[in-house]
Amino acid sequence: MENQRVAQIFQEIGDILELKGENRFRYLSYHRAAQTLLNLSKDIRKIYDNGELEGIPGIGKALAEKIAEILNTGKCGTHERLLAEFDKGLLELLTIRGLGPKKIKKFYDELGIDNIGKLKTAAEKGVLADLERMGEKSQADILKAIQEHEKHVARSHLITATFLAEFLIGYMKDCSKVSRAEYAGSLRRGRETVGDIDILATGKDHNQIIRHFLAHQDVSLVLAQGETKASVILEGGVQVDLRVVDEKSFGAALYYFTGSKNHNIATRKLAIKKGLKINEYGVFKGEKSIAGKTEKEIFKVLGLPYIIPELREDQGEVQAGFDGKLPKSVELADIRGDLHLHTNWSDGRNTLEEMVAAAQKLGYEYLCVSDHSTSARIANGLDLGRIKDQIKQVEALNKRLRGFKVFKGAEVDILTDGSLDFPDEILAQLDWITASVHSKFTLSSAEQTARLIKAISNPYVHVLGHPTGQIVNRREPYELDIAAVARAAAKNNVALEINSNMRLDLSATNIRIAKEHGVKFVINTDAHSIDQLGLMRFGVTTARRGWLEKGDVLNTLPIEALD
DNA sequence: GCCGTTTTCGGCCCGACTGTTTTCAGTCG
Repeated sequence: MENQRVAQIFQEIGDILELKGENRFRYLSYHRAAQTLLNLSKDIRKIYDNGELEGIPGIGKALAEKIAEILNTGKCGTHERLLAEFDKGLLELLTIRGLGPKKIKKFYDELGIDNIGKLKTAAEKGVLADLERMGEKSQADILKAIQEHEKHVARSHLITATFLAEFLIGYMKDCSKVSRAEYAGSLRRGRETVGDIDILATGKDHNQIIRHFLAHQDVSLVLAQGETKASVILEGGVQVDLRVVDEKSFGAALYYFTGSKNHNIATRKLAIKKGLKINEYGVFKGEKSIAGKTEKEIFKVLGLPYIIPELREDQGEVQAGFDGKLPKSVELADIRGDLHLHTNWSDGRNTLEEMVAAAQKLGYEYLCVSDHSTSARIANGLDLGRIKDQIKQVEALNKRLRGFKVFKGAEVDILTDGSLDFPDEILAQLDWITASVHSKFTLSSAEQTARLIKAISNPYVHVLGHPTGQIVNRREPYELDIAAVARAAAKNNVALEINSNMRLDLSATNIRIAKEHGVKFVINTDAHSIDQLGLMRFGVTTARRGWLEKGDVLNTLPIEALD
């Protein structure tokens, strides 16, 4: 997909226009278009080939022409001209916290500063403080922000950020003045990585609540503190923003700070049309607040059904709400079993019996034991003798279990040529086969796609495990044609996995692409211990972000339907 | 640069905090 490349060019054009001090709405339209392209679930080239570029919200005649130019020539004249005028180092300066276009332009015009290195030298020499509307404090802050930037704190993984946020919410509730606290932002929307954690609190004494927050032992730097908000950086580098509001505004603030920004803009525009105004304190008709205590109230006065946070990405959810076409999103409670997990037969930490007991505790009706096949030597993959032994153990166990079933399965490696790592004789004895790639990540897109399609067309395969190989924040997906893989999966009745573990693979975007091709899904944890069975919620969140309903997900079905 | 259930022109989401000022510009979310 070339969406990313076009998005990057638009982002840079917008950045430079902003530096040049161009009309705000002009550069915002480039930024907005870049964001839209990144979230788009369709290949931009296909949309172009169908002549439908201007059907994308935020893309008009001028941007459509530029997209066509980029797709045809690989370049964009406007972009090239702007880059000749403004060095790329200036764009890098925009990534420094506290620096925006105005200050960067000032430093450039008056001191010739066009990259981070020169800025650092200037700050150390003390020449920044002499500029108009600058001072010692501003200069010191810039130096601090550059040092932070040098440490380069990566975005946090959804799973680790969620656990941290839940810990912080617990801490906030320890304060007797706090009556309610929740996290908002991209974390609440379930994005696979988040840049910071937004926390919202309400209670009697706002000052006391903010003091309690700032007193947390992990706070390493206070970025801002005021009457209603505070921002800190924790040991480890994660930024946390707290906002304190009145009880009567809690829903409005939760809605506002959950975003996404573009979703909020969409509903605000809607409000204006209805003669209303939305801000973080409520929905207002003139001076009068007509909603704000809960999110549900806000949607109601806008004439919309409740839209879950996972869908608030300005991806057509507002229109779908109007048209009554929002998905009935799959929920954690719909999940009846986990079909991909490991035991100590291969690289899991717990015994099969312990995994079964833990699954029963979660209220599941079944699980599938899916240890690694022979080729996964590093993961202690089972050879033919051991898989036969395991099959016998599962059969014996099933005789003892009441109201619960263990499916005999395996996570079988897809070999380089697309064949499977177990012979048909073994595959025929198993109930449920997950086929996965664990090697040769660097094949060309054509080779990888052909490899996966060959595996999918094997009649014994039920699911393609973690289809793109991505591990969020650790490994990029391998090259492949996801649409072609999805078509093959739909044709062969093979489901695609949504892996709830650190991989989060498929991604929400790929889920939407695959669903359009008629694919079914399974949401699995790939658990290697009993604790990890609890990661299911993150796969469900990802599925919800991919607009999936219960009916799209096979492990919402009862045992009989899978048997 | 985009867009239209008041508009093909004239709007475009809204408020908090900081540092430098003495009323506000810049940045952030």
